[in-house]
Amino acid sequence: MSTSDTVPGSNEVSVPEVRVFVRKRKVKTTVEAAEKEVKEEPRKQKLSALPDIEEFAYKKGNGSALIKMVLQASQNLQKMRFFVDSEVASTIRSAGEPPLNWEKVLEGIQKMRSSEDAPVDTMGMSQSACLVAMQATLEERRFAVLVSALLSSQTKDHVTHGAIQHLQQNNLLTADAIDKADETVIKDLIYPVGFYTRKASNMKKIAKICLSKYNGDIPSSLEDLLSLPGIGPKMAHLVMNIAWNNVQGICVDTHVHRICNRLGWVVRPGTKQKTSTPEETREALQLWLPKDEWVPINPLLVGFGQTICTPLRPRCEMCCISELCPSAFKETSPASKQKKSGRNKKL
DNA sequence: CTCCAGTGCT
DNA sequence: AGCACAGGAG
Repeated sequence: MSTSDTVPGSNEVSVPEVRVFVRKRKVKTTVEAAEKEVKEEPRKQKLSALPDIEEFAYKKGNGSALIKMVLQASQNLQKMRFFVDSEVASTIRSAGEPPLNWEKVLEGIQKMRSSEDAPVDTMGMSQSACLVAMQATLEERRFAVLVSALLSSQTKDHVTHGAIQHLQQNNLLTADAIDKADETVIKDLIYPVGFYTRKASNMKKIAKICLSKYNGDIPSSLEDLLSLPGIGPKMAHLVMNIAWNNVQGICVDTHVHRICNRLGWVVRPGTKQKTSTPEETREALQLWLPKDEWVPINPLLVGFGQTICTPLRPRCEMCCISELCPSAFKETSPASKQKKSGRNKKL
């Protein structure tokens, strides 16, 4: 099962190290308590053997929650660092308490993102979509931001940009104009953004709502934005951020969702399990992440998720925070999941 | 072929 | 929880 012969994080650490596993029952309620315990009996802990550790590491879910501690340090125990897998992380820290080393993790990702030329393909709305509408009134600009958000889901940035340009060239970037325009015309102008038919229809509905309820402007509250057709949590927070400069919450897309879970940064409330939806992730993340990071966390993790921490086969070997990541080297094997045996081909 | 990514509808 | 939407990428 554990296919690789790599112990997570081992190849990144150059100094001599000792890996230690402590059973759940021995772990105190806090990291500090566990740390103290290890300090008091360092010799005993050193007896653990590497193969056993790897065995344990891959055996989650059978009740033996483990805390994996790597004593990385040369002379004294002062430089001891902890590596906690996500299951245990939720056991030993209550919801809302910042995860261990999150600042180091963030710094590491920032470093990778600056050196790596990630084609920050934000799949969200980049500045380009906003710039088009820059020479308009504030209200028009806000409306353009809303439309950009609507169009940008499931769509590459340059495609969204093109669609916005087409709309602008036809003076179709105001609620009034869109309300009067033919839906088919809008559809053709925004093609080929993802789901263009549905989006054209939603644009018409949104324009009508903006006219009738908001005087042609866009809603200024999260709740009202969410009530618009085609605007879900992700885009609603994005629009609040950009159009109103009002940070009501973190804009969580699947990259943020996936990476936060891999890092053990979020857990389902009341459980020790991963969050299962972006909304759960947003709520869990907002419990502890300082508000200064609420906006930058999205582009940071999106770029990271596109280049290194990819959905399939994450590039843990080139990730400089793999030693801090409880999921490092655990999803590298593509042949680890076989579920499709029932149907081969239907004729 | 499978996987992907927000929203909405069952 | 699963699917539709409309395609792109591997």
